[in-house]
Amino acid sequence: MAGATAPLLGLEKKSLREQALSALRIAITSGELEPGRHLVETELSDMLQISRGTLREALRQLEQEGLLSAGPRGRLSVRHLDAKEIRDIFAVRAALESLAARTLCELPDRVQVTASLRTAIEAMAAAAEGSLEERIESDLEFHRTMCRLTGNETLLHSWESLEGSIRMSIMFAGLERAVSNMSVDRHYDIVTAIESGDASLARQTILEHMDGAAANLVS
Amino acid sequence: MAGATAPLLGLEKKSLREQALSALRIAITSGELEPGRHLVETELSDMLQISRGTLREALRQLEQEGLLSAGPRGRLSVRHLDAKEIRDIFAVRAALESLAARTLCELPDRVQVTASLRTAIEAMAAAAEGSLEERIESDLEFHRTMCRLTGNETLLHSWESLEGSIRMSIMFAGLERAVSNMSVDRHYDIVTAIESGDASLARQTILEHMDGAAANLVS
DNA sequence: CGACAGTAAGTTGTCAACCGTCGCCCCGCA
DNA sequence: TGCGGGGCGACGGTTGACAACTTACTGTCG
Repeated sequence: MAGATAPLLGLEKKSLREQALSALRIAITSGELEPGRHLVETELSDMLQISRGTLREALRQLEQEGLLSAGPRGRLSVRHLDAKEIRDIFAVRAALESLAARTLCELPDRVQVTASLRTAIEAMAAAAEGSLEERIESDLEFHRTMCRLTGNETLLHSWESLEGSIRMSIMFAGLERAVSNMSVDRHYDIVTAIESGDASLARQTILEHMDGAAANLVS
Repeated sequence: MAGATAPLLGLEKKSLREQALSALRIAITSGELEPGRHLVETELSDMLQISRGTLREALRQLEQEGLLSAGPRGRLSVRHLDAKEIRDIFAVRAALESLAARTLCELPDRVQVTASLRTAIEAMAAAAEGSLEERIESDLEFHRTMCRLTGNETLLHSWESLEGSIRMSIMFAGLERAVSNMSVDRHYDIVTAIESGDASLARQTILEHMDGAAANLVS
């Protein structure tokens, strides 16, 4: 009893709810749980070896993140995205990230900021030879970092709420198509724009980046 | 609140969890639960007459909406906003709503859209003589409608996730200060900008509106 | 008188079992 | 063929319990 019960998925640090959250997020954004699939609470709680109550808390959160959609009578299923929704998600993402870029432009210590961002890009470059998953991961990390560096917690939080949907978009479109959005050069453009301190240039760069990305995914 | 058994004609549409959610949202944004106040699960579940499990689901959601902040070991308390956070919230809000305005500008059937918005403004004008709460309500309804009319569900959802924080900002700053942001004229400006179809004008109008609003709240 | 160990109370995380209800499917009966 | 039930799956919600951990209190001893 005191010893660990059956090995969950190798996660052993946070609350069970958060572990379940991660596990489900991964299962969904990796396609292990196909879009449209109906989720049965007892089935999942059994699978994850957690109680229904704990699971339900996690499910509620996933629902709010937009990974799950609620049908009649509370039946949850994995959300299915169509092309329009992907464009919509990327439009919101663009709005958030352009705010991030503009904010960073106005920061007094832009030097440190751009340094951090360059580090993130280097991580992307390093991952360029790695698996598709790694490339996607490092790309998202760059954009998340951009939001984090603004120091605007609300912005970061909003972006993270969208992250699940972004990942679903990527999965929906297919990983191959997604990686074509991860040119190192185009990300350097963003950083140089921020470095220049020209807010409207930075904004424009992001908008184009996202526009291209969305178009690429739903082409 | 005492939703005891009133089966006949029962239009009890929402689940207990959602009812609790509303009740708590109201309690917080009305100041009944002061910022910083530590919430005890058993106390609340007792107060709301729901079980701890159901309550916890609601709390998780409020936490994600930014109304509650988690302390060490999961202890929740009512979030406390400072001036910077309010500015940050309004910066994100501005980004979202300026996307909404730009989107509406590009819609083919702008006429219907602006008609709906004018109706919303009229509701504000009608509420101008009413209580402070009514004025705030109708103001938020206008902005929410703007997001809804874009047809971008993700945008609407992101805005609604922010709504709680917006309400807390208003409460924090004091209702009197908040109502000064609700000039009917300034809202007409937004609609006319959208009507003109000039996306960058619409964007600019929103940004100024929000900038002024935030400045007003934290002056 | 003050420090310290030990205990008691408070709170969250998690679980298991249970009930009532709703909707769906299938089956039997007319 | 069609309709009424019965059964079953699944969800919303509840109860009661227990472990782990904090915090506060208290009594004892130096």
